[in-house]
Amino acid sequence: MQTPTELAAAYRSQGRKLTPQRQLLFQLMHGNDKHPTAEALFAEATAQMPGISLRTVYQTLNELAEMGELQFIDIGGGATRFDPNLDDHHHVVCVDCGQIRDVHVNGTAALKPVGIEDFTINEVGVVFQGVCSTCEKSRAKSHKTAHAKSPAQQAKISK
Amino acid sequence: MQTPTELAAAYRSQGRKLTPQRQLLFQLMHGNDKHPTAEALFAEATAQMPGISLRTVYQTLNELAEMGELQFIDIGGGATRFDPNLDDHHHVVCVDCGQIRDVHVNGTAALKPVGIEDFTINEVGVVFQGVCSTCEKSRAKSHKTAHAKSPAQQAKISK
DNA sequence: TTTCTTATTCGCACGACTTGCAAATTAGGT
DNA sequence: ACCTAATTTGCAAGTCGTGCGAATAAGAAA
Repeated sequence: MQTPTELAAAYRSQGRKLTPQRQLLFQLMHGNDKHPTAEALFAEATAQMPGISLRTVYQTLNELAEMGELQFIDIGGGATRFDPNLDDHHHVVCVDCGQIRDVHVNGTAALKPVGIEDFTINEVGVVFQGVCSTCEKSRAKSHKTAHAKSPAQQAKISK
Repeated sequence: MQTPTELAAAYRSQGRKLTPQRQLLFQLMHGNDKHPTAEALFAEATAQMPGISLRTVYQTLNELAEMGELQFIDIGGGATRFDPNLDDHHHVVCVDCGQIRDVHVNGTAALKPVGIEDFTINEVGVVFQGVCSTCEKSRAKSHKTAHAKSPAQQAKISK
């Protein structure tokens, strides 16, 4: 995703208006590598701009996606997450706490799908599932005690 | 996923009961490579067993997933899809009609994520996005006319 | 076969997430 | 300062999936 300033220019050049709500969201998303859900972003936005609507957050996120400024990530489990990172990258998911990490992957060019000559492939996405070190430790300490997880980050993979 | 007969045995050995609803769903899912949604499966089931509940379909699908007999596929865009194929495989999605095809991929072992030493990776999933030959043709004929798409198969990727 | 216990089914209400809509508001050009 | 189209909002509504309780049926036991 471009910088808030660049986006401002892009918006105007497309006849879109530059509202304070949009500017705030540009700031919150720029360089954000947390892969937030719309609700999470709404919470952050509300802290700085009480009264902003969740509807507006969804709308702006959709606009940015249409403009190719960010991607939607759906790894199954509730809400869609948003990723402003436009570099060639993939994702690693902790099946325990649900966190998603951006990761560069070597070897993707060598992937060879077999038997789909009738498809014109445009993109390839790779998702690694595993357990992060923090959750690994929690597991070691107690195999029975549920460790704290924020609802928003709760893993819902393979329910 | 195992055969309906094998599943029957597995169910009994686990103290689960073998109901006609479950048996029907075993049949409908066995060898099914359509990656149906729960609703789609419910429709098929209803044709052969009027009165079967959507709730039961969801429940049975969840059971089978818990037993490791099938996987959930979430490629973003509405409903979760179910995959009884337990072989090592990945998926190809037509961004136009939404169909999902199973595909074997060579080279996955050589994938090297960089910078996630703090993760213990357990699984890798690869998703190719492209356009199938059928949709490619539709596009060639008319760039403006929307071609027919069943709601259930409608692509909802990157809304 | 009849009985009994417990798993299942079913339907409805509810929860999470997202979008449609219409009225009120505002950005940005004239 | 004015105008007009774009935006923001709040609420209703839609989709997908689950919790719950009552009614039902599977499978073991007698």
